[in-house]
Amino acid sequence: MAPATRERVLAAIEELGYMPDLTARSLRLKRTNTITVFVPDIVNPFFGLLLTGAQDEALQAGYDLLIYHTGGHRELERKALQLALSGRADAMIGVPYDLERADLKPLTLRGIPTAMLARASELDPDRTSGIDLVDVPSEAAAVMLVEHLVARGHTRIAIINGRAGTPPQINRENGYRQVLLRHGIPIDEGLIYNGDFDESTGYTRMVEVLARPDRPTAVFAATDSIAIGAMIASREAGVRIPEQIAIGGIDDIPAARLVSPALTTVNQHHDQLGRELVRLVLSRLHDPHPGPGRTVTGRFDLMVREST
Amino acid sequence: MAPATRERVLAAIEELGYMPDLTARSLRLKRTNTITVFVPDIVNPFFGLLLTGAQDEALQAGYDLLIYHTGGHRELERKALQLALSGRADAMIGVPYDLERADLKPLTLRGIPTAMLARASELDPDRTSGIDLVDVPSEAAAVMLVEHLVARGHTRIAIINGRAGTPPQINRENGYRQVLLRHGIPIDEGLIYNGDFDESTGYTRMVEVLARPDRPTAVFAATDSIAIGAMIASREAGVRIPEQIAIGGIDDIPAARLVSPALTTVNQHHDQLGRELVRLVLSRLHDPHPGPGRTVTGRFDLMVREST
DNA sequence: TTGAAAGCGCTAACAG
DNA sequence: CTGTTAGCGCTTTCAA
Repeated sequence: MAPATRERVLAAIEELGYMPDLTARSLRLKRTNTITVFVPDIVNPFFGLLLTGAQDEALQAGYDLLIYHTGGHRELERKALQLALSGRADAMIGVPYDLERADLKPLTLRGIPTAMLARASELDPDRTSGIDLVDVPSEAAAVMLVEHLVARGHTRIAIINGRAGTPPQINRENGYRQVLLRHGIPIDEGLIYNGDFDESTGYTRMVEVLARPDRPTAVFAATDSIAIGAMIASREAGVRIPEQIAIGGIDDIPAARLVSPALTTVNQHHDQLGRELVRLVLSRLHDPHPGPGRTVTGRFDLMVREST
Repeated sequence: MAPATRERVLAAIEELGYMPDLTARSLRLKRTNTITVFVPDIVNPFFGLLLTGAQDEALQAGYDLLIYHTGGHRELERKALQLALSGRADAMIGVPYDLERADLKPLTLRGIPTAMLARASELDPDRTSGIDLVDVPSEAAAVMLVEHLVARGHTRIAIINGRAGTPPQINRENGYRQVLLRHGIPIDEGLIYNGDFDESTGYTRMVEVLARPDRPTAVFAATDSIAIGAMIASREAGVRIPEQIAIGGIDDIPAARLVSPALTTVNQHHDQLGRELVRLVLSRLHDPHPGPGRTVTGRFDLMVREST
C-alpha cells in the first residue's frame, strides 16, 4: 500500500472514530479476550480486594475482567455462567454461594476454563468435574481463630455469623464446633447467632450477646465487618475489650488494624485468592489441554492484635 | 411441528447443553442486552451501593449489568468506553475520574446511550455533547457539612480529603473554601490534607492534625471512611469527640450510624444515583431519539448525629 | 503484494 | 405454517 494512502486511511479512522466491532471479531475468532467473574457481594471489602487482585492479573495477561454481581442468588449465579456458555467470555471465575455441581457441568463439557473459590467438599467432592478450585480456608481459618481463643483460656465463646446456608457461614460454624468438640467444651446452641456478613449484624447481635445473663467471655465474628459492629456495641455498653469480652474476626480488612483495640483476625490474602483464580484459568487458556481439576489451597495467617 | 418432534428437540437441547451463541445474536441484532458501568474504586462501599442500585434497575428492565473497575486511571476508563464503542454493550454508564469530554464524543457520535456521574462543569460545561449526567452533589454536600460546622461555632476547621486531582477531591475542597470565604474565615492552607478516600488516610492524617500546636476544633472528612479512620486516631490519642474535636463526613455508609459517637455526615443516596444513571440510558434505549443531554441532580441530606 | 470470498451462528425476511 | 436465504463485520484462506 502506498504510504500516502495509508496516511489517509489512518486519518479517516481518526476522523470517523472507526473502531473494529468486537462482536464480529469474537464470532469469527471464538475468543473475546475477556474473563468474567461473579461475586456474591460487591459491597464487602473482602470481594473488593479479591477483584482488584484478579483484575491486575488478568490485565497483565491481556484480558479484560468483567464483574457480575450475584448477591449470592442462584438465579444470578446461573446467569453469570451463561455469559461464558454463550460465548461472551473466554473463561469463568467466581464465588458461588448457591450453585450445584450440575450447574457447572456445561462449562467443562464445552471446555471453558473455569475456576471457583470454593471448597472441594461443597462443589465437587470427588474432583472429577475438571474445574479448578481455590480452596478458601474458611473452615481452617475459623479453627485457627477459635483455637486461639481457647488457648487464651476462653470456654464460653459466642459466634456471630453471616447469612445462614451460605458456604462461609457453614464452614465457619463447622470450624467453631470442631474446636469446642476437640477440647470437650459443651456447645451452647444459644451462643450461635446468624445474620449477614456486615457491621450492622455484628452490632445488633452483640447487643443481644451482651444482654445475656450468662454472658460469654469471647466472641468469634465470622468477618471483620461483623467484628467491628460488635466492638462498637461493646464500647457503647461500656464493656471493655479484651478484658471483659474478647473479639476476633476473619478477613483482615484494612480497618482491622485501625480500630482500637486493634482487631485480632485471620488474614486470608484476598488479593492472592483473586490472582490465583485468574492464573488457573489463564493456564488453561494458554494450554488447552483439558486435564483434571486442580486445587489450590489459600494461605492464611493469624494476626494476633489487641482485641483478644 | 409435531409435538413429538418438538419433544425430541427439547430433549436434545437438554442433553447436549445447547445454548444460543450470544455473540452471533448480538452481531445480528446489534444489541447485547447489556449495560456496562465503570467505577474508580470497587473496594469503597459508596460505589458498592451505587452498583447495587444500578444492577437492580437494569435487571428489572431485562438488561445485564457488567462492571468494569478502572481505579480512576484514564487508560482503563478509556478501555471501558471501548467496550460500548465496539459493540459489546448497548449503553455505557460510569464514574469518570480522569476523562475528558473528547473521550466521550465517539459514544454520542455513534448514538450509544451514555450517562455519567459527574458535574456538568467538569465534563461538559455547555451541555452540547448529548450525554446524560447525574450531577453528584459533591460540592454542595461539602458546603452543607462545613456550613453545619460553622453554625456550631467552629472557625478552625481542617479538611482531610482523598486523591488529589480527582473530581470528588476537587469539589469537596471547593465547597470547603466557599463556606470559609463566605463567613470571612481565613483559610489556613496547612489545614488542608489529601491522601486517599479510605480509613487509613483518615487515621494517618488525623495523627498529624492532632499533633499540631494550633489544633483545629473540627475536621471535615471527605468520606465516611476517612472520618472513621480519623475517629479511631482521636480515640487513641484520648481526644474526645465532639467535645475536643468535631468530625463530620460525607456518604452515610452503613457504618456511620454504628460508630460511636455516631457520625454526622451527608447522605448522598448512592443507590438512587446508580438507579438514576441506569434509568437515563434505559430511556434512550427504549426511545432512540437523540435529544440533548439531560442533567439530573442527586438529592442529599445532612444527617446530624453525635460527632459534631 | 493485493483482492476476493467463505464462513463464524444467529435472526428476519421472504418464498413456497 | 415451514423452509430457505441473506447478511451482521470480522479474519483467514486462497487466487490472482
